[in-house]
Amino acid sequence: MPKEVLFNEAMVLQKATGLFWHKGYNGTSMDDLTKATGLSRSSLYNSFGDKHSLFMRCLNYYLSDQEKSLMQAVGGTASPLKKIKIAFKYMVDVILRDEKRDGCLMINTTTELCNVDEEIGTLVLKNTDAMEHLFQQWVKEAQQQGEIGKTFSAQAIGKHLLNTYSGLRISGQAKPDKKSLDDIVKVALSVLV
Amino acid sequence: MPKEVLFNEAMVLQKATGLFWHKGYNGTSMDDLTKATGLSRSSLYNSFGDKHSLFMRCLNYYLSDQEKSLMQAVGGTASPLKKIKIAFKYMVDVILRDEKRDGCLMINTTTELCNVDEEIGTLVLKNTDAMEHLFQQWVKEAQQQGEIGKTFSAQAIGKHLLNTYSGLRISGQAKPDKKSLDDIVKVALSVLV
DNA sequence: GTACATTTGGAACGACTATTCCAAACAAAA
DNA sequence: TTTTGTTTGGAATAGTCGTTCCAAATGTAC
Repeated sequence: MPKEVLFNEAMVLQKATGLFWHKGYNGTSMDDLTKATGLSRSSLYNSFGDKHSLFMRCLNYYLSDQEKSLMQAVGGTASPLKKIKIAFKYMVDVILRDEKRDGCLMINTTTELCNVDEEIGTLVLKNTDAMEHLFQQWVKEAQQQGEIGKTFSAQAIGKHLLNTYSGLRISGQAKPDKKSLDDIVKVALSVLV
Repeated sequence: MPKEVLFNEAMVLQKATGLFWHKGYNGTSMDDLTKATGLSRSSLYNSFGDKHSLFMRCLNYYLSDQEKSLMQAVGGTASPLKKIKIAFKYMVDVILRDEKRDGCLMINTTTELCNVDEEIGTLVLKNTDAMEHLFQQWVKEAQQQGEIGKTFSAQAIGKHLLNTYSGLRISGQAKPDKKSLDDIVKVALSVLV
């Protein structure tokens, strides 16, 4: 029987993700990754393939982690409108807690690699659609329950909400100021009437 | 007297900017830059300093160019509200014309370097403030002329508009779809009543 | 304890990185 | 035409890049 793997895979992914998040894909070297994870080159290659494969694993790790957190944040309420409001409050909180100003790994990856890496491009698209769908679902339910009007379609409002979220990550990275972000959310969500 | 410089500086900056724009700062090598500009290593270093200095020059070149284009787009009207609407129509056009999906160099730079490069960080902040101020000025004038209401402050609406623009660049990079972008603009600008 | 299958550390690889250096090319002034 | 000061191309530098390789270490089954 083979020797067992000594490291905790989730731990390694967490460390690697943190590094890619902070320095970007091109800004992170395999040497950085060995130092951060504590694994040797061979272990890293043996367990996760090359740099690109490891990065893909990290992206998926990040996404499932983010989704889990968001769902937990909005889990307390049944009202779809409240879910939306809580989600944005939560996002602003997350942004303001991001002291290193690393932003959102998904958005960072979009701007860095979307146009030069097809595999990344499709992952980005898939995630965008998923996020859009999530918002649209909430809006649809809120409209059905009469919490918000039907002046605009759930599709359009959902896209606007995702767009506002993406904007918040950029705005927060450029200038992490609570009042600014709160203002943005206040105005952007004022369409939900 | 010295030998004269043979190349056109603006042309070199344009080529270099295009490369940084497409591949990012860390993704672009000095070798790439010599090939794209046609200059030799020594000429590049002699005329623009090191890679970082050249990049800063490119960023400023890009910004002044973008500002010029935007101002030209909105130059046709005197109404501040129309200026805002035209600006967003123009932005959507620009995004849809961006076939390579390179996005906005300023936003790409924000996500790539803002958190690891102080000099970039201050430039990003400066530009953010300038853009914010531009939108706020238009909103303020529109409010004074009664084109839009005073439910929200010009500051808040201006921030929201800039945030929407940043979001559009991300949304457009992830999924460059005219209907989606139009929907976003329609909903986001519906707060201007 | 021995055989086996896998992981591990570390050396080694060639390619590429940003940058420097120098001699040759060159245009204008003397 | 000679001098002068700068630009130019290309070689050279030292370092880092992602990746591969191999011998040693190690845990399990017999």
